[in-house]
Amino acid sequence: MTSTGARPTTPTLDEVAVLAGVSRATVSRVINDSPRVSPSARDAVQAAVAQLRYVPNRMARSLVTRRTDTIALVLSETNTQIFSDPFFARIVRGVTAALADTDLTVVLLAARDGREQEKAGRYVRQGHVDGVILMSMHHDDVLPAVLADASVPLVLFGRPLDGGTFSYVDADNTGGAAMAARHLVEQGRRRIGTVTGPQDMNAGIDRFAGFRTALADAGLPLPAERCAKGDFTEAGGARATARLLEQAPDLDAVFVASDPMAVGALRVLAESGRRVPDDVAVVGFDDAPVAAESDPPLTTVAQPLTEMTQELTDLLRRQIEGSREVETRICDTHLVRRASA
Amino acid sequence: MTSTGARPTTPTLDEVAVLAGVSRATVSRVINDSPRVSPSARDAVQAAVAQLRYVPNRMARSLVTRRTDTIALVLSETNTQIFSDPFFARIVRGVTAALADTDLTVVLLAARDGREQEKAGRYVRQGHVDGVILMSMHHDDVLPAVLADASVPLVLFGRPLDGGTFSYVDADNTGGAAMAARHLVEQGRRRIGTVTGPQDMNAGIDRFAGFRTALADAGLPLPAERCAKGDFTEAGGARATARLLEQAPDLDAVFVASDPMAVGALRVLAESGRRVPDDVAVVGFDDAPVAAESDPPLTTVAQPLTEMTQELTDLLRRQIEGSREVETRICDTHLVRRASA
DNA sequence: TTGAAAGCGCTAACAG
DNA sequence: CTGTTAGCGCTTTCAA
Repeated sequence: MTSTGARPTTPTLDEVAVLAGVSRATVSRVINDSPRVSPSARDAVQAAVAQLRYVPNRMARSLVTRRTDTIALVLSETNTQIFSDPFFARIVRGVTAALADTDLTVVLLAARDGREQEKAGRYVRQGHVDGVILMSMHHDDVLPAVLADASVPLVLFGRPLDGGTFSYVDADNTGGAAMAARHLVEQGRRRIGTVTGPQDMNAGIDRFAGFRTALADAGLPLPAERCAKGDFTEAGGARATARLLEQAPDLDAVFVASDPMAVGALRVLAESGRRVPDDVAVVGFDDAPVAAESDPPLTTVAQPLTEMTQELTDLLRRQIEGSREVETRICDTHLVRRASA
Repeated sequence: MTSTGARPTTPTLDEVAVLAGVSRATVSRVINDSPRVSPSARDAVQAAVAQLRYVPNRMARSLVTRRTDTIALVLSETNTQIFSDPFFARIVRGVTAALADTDLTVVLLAARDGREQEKAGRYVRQGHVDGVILMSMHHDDVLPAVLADASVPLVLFGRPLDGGTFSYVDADNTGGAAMAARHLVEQGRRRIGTVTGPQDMNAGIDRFAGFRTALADAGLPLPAERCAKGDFTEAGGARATARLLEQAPDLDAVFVASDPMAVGALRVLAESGRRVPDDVAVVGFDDAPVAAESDPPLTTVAQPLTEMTQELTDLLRRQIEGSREVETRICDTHLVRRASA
């Protein structure tokens, strides 16, 4: 029991090889599940691995394979609020789930200001990851260009404002919003208003555009007082909704451009002593229980989270495999009618 | 302009050396800011680096230095809700901020179920990071043991239930809660209730214990109907508060054991037609604007976020430097009285 | 101050 | 099926 403070040196491939009585190459083959290994050799190696509690050194492996089996999910968002947004949490969950039974690991990189973005960019360019999924809603983000320039496989979540040069996955925001508008019209609503998202993000722009166009197609007016600008946050949604009720008390339906905003909107509507809209439509992921029961009744333009994150990882993996093509995926949304209270 | 599709091979140290007319060793010295380099050599190297847009290969470097200059912040939490909790977002921000002007990069690892925890553990043990900060509120988490066993430098955020074996940083939950209770007593409150945190987490246990003890010391009773158990979430806080008002309508003050719960609690209190407590105290980080203005007035047991995350990273770095000691830090809290409406 | 040389631990031809 | 042989790109003595 000579317990010197000697740091237990990590076992290497060679030590395993010696213990198993084979060559390093054979050990390597076993580690990498090569079929070209005899059962006996495999057993011997596995026993040695277990006994030594051997763990391969990824740095050494990556140095030669040029792969890290890791991808980065970069959250490039200045607004701290948004970082704790359930929206981001869902993407993270979707992506990790999509990669659950692969040998790829996802690491999250928070890049909230210029310095952090630079750090993240450096991290990626130094070869720590095989590819990047970037969530950035702002057009002035330099990360896409930097990464593309370093020829790091890259896929964006959400169509960039200056689309065309990057691969991305997005939901059909325009179509979904139009669908919601048509739904409200079909319910007999005529004085429909909206809580929009920020108009400097595609998600906000497209949802407003689809909504507006559908109303116009239905021959319904959309005066300015029936529009209130939100910022995709719950608090912003609440504020915008309050403003909306103030400006246009006669609304008979409202389209809320995002899920977190809807939480705030529903609260304000519920609290409101004033006459409230009979119908509300919301954009959100299909797994988001925006409101299990709500009054007024709620309809969701459901974005397929699983499908989107699956496409995201598929695209990225294809880029990693060597594809140089810019690919884009617009995922369909569908309407979900929630139970009315 | 012979633009073959040939992948632009990343420049290596040698190429820089050749272009600069020096040896690889000299380039390495320049890269690593060694003082033992002549100005002329340094200039030549830097020029070559710039021209080639050379970026060191971290795998190669790590293979020899045994360091990655990366630490992992592991979010080991089963509950998805909690992942988008502002609480976690704050820690992430604090830790990245504490490391902002270091050359350490933080990667986040989401470990929400057994499989992901295993993946995270593997990632860490394979040598991708120099150390780990673990946020895990559950005692059945195996990650601490696994990582410690692999002798990976590790610091926990929050005292573990089975404390003693791991280094950790925590706020003075007991003292803070007692302080809050005394404050309420000093304000003349006599029928004080509480919305507690979960009683299977130290944060919940300690806050309740500190509160209860302080009331007892003041000779005030704490009947069961003045206690409602929350789960640290906003929704849970709202539910617990509603229950509390039901059970003990005569409360004249309430102690809410966490910041997110307080948001829900305040909402319920505001909406409540019933008589509501005159005074509310809450536990939260000192940067959290729980409620800028509120009625009833609000007092916060402020936990020093910056100090805590700084201690966290300091401790971890010391572990990385080779310290084998288990160190713990309990950070003091202070009362912040918010403006009353 | 600089360069030559020896690896870090692993994978990947290439023989056998 | 298995072993031998080269490196991957970088840091780091050790001499010069």
